[in-house]
Amino acid sequence: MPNNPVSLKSVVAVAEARASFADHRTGRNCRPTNERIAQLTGLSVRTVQRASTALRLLGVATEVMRGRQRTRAERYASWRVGDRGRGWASVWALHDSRFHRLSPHPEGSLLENQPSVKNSLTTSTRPKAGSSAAPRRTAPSPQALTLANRWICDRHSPPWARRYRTGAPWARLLTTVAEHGWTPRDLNQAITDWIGTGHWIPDAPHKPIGLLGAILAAHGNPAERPSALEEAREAAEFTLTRKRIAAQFAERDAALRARQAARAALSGSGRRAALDIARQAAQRALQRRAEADRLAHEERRTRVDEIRGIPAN
DNA sequence: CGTGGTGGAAGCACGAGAAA
DNA sequence: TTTCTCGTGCTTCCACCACG
Repeated sequence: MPNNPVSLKSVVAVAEARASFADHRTGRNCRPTNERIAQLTGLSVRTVQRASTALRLLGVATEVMRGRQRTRAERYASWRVGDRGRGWASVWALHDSRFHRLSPHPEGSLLENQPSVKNSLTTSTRPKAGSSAAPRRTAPSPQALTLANRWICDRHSPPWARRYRTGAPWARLLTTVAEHGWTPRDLNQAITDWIGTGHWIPDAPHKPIGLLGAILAAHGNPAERPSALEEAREAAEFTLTRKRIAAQFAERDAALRARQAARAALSGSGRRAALDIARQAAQRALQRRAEADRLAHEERRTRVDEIRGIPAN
């Protein structure tokens, strides 16, 4: 800030004062007036303005909304809720310093992987074992490496899990939990539990591996996987669902078999015999009814002839 | 080098006084 | 009586200067 210097002490004082007004978890909704901050810090309003500018330029604070005079409608609305202020102070959001790394060029960088200008690419002498050379580190276990690589690729993992391009830096830390069969879900559940117990995790932790180590240490026994209960509940629910579906299939098969049996019975010998008997009975009933009708007709005719005096044949 | 003060500017609303 | 102009209040930012 040329021609507008401000001391680190003042910047820190203003940052602390602003932080006391912001939401602790998100850093948002920081809206004190410059005069209020000046009262808290004992600095002048002008110095508070300079320090706020420094915070903005450092990338740790963003002025979300400039302070301004309220419009008449806004003032009426404010009066209804008991706020008689005439203006609105600026709204700030406090956050971490973000380092935005550019994505690699799809064709590859021209500045990387340059051929060495040295004539000889290997050293002529090799330090003997036991000398002052650094000891060789043991390679991380394949389990831990697999867990680390899966974790940094998991879409539920926090952004800082992708701080490093591979999971190798994380592997040594995850050796113990990998031996106990932890999954990326377990790691993320441990992080969620950590936040849920009142801890705060910055967007870009200074030492993410150390932070994860602290989270794992706080979790305690690595044999107790954080998501084991949840997975057991899901497995039980899955089993119940499969049983229910199997019962539905069995019920459907039974209904199918019953329908096929009923259809088969329609063309059976018993049904044919019964139908023949019924048909013969119906014919006999028909013949009896026709005979009865004929007799009744004969009787009526005889009676009519008697009344008319016609002698019977 | 760091702090504090001064003056100017922007944008909006309100109130008082002058003008139509 | 209505409309217009001007000063004031309130918040912010910025440049410049004096002082320890």
